[in-house]
Amino acid sequence: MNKKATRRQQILQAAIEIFGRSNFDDTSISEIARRAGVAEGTIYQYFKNKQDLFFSIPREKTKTFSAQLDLYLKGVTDAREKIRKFAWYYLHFFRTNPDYARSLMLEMRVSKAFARSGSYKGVKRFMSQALAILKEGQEQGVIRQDLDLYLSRHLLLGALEHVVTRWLLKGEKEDIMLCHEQLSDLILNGVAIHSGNGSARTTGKPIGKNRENGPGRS
Amino acid sequence: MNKKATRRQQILQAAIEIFGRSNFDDTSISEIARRAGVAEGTIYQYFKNKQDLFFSIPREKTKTFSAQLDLYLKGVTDAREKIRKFAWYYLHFFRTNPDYARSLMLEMRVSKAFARSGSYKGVKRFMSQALAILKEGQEQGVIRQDLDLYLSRHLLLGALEHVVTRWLLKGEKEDIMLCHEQLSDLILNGVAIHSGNGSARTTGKPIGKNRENGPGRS
Amino acid sequence: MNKKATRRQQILQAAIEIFGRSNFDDTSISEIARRAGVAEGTIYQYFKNKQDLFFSIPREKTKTFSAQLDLYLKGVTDAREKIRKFAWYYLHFFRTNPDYARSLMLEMRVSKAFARSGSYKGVKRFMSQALAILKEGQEQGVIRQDLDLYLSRHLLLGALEHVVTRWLLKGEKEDIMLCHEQLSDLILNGVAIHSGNGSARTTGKPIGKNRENGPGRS
Amino acid sequence: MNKKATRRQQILQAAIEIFGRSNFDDTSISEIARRAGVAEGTIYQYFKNKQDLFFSIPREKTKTFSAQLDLYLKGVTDAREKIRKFAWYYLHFFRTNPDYARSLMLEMRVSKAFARSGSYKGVKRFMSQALAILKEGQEQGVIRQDLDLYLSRHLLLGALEHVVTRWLLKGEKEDIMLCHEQLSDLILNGVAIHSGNGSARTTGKPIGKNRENGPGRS
DNA sequence: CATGAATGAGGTTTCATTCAT
DNA sequence: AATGAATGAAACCTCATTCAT
Repeated sequence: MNKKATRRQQILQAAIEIFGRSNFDDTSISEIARRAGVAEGTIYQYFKNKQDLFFSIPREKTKTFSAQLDLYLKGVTDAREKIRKFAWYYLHFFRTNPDYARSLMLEMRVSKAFARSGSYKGVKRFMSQALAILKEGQEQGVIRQDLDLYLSRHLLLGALEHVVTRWLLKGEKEDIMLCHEQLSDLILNGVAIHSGNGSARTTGKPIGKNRENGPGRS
Repeated sequence: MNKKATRRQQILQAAIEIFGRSNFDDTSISEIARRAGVAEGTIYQYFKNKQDLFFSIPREKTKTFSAQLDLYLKGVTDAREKIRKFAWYYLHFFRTNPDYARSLMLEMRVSKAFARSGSYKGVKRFMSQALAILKEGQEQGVIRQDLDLYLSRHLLLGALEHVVTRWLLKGEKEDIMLCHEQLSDLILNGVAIHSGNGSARTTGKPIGKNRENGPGRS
Repeated sequence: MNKKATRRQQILQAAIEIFGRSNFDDTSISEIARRAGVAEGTIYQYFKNKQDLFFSIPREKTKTFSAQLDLYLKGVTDAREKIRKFAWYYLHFFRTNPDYARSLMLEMRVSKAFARSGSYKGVKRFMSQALAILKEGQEQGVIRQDLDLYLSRHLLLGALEHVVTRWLLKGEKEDIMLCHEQLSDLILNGVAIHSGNGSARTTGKPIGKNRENGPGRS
Repeated sequence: MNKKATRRQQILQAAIEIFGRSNFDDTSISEIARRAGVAEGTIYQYFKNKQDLFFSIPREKTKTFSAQLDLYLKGVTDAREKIRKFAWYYLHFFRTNPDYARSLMLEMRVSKAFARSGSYKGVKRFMSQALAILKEGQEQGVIRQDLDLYLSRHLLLGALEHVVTRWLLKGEKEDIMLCHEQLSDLILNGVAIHSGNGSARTTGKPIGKNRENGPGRS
């Protein structure tokens, strides 16, 4: 009944921690069982096999992620602001869940098996959310309409993934949140200088002399 | 002596192909030996162990990559053009080397062991090249100086990696080169609309009517 | 009380079906429990363990078999006719109980553990019946007295077992009853040609006259 | 080269002994390896898996069996004598190879998997030999022509298998060869008394005269 | 240099059985 | 009586690596 769900969570939590310490192949079921405080066999009453256990992690986590993301975006109207919030929450989430981050970013995200598995559904859900924001921005007229939405999403997610991935590979030493504003800025405005705009910045601080030229934006 | 180099290449080439078909753990030395037409033991006369063989792949490949990249950039002066060329060559290279691409993008790029290994040197070399271009752009005044160079590089490489990774995961069906121009454009100009700029586009075609409207768009 | 017997039968019936589908080791208690519509633990309230359950099958079945056999033999006087009836019923029984037949003929019959178990009692009972018929035949003077009774039984049972075993191994496709008359004939008269008898009987023609001809056998 | 064949035999011999002590499932590879004096992994260089090793046993043994059988039958002309020799050799062979006998008679002979495997070929070869003898007997006019050859073979093999099987199940205590003559006799002449023949031969007395007495049987 | 036979550690998974509810 | 969650032992098989030839 309720106990069963609890036991499942107990195993899943152990799996997140242990899988997060090394990779799928180097992680043993016995280690996870020990961590969860159950017998090895017990794991197989809740999960079909090792891979099922592994892929069950994002099944749970992406649900939480997407739900929280929706909450954070609620009330924000300007799509550019939504993108900033999106980026912020993305970084924040992985900083808060480093074990999960390692599994997701360094293994599942690049796994064909994962992409083909049912657990990928949650990731697709999240990717739709990203796309929706960009689309909304186009409708609002604040996001470029001359470019493919999917490509724009590549930029957004690619930049975020890259930042998180490098952070993980380097041992999670720095505070990844520090780059949040500049990164949002970059995504929104690109790397090149363009005359006369202040793009979608919201912090109010001048980005540079360029903006002084420009007319002032909302 | 020359024969030795040949034999080594023979094994390396087999390794690229076999490692490229599945991942490190699911690839066996015997398979590679069979492919290379040598005995298993022979591999251990040219490479310390399986991981050494695996990591030796980028050691060779990144050298070629960087050298070629230099050639392609030679003669181009505008840093924005260099970035376009960089993006073009990046996509072009991985399309031309799909076996290697799979190993590099889906495994090594996210491997701590690789990041700590000596073979990572080649990747660093390449990353310096990216940074150098951005720096040059700043000096030329065509790349934003208000933002961290490293962060800009995250944007550039993240977008490219993301595109290539998705392409690989989806089975390399589409022609990845098609997105080259729009992607460069996005990297240079971001996703948001900004008034009155001439950005870094070089194709001459208008990106969209938005720009024609001029400044006042909110 | 009556319910208890019912529940037991319910499990036993499930066991016959499931054990009959594959062998002892490849059959799981959970499968049987599922088939019987009870929990796994329930099985252990009616049977000591898996082997006890398995061996309980012949305990029930041989009882029925022997009782039915007695009925079929009742009224038949000529031992040779009894042997024919015996063969007929033997084949008939296994054709009617293929699940049980597979377990008994392909597993229990060749199992030392079964031979040592208490459940073997039923089989012995049946073997006595076979011996009794042969003995009766000797007393009647219709069965050879120069040969060991046990060896004669080997011939009788061996031929029958062999026919049934081959039939089971080949997927129970043919109608095993078709060979009944010829097989009885063979058992009674052997494979070699011998002068002046009516060995090749196939129907209800009297067999008695042969004996009248020549009692004098070595 | 030759060493490889030797090593294979070494493992096979150990397998015969260990498999012969208990059944397939209760026998472990490690036990066989220990007995053979090799590492567990070595076994898998010569045999695909446990079942392959198991089924390889009859692959070798049936070859020897059939070859030897041919030798023993050479020179014997009367088909009935051949049957006697067949029975004698059958019993002799299994008495000489009790370990193998246990595996073959108590496991493989009743295994569907074995019947479907390639190793069954040897058994079929042997069964053809039996059939050939019976056919030859029919052509000689010494074996009944009114009955199905295959059924006659059932009688022959069934009786022999049954004798051997019971002997194995009872611990191989008696001398199985003792029953050889009577058994052959039974197979040739059946259990029933028939007039005017000398069915119950037990020694070297000519069997030919019987036929003289009564020529044509149906 | 090349070979490939031999090694043996190590992990996933199954499943009969128990026992608290 | 009935349940079914929990157990944990046990074994097959793979494969990187070595080393004698």
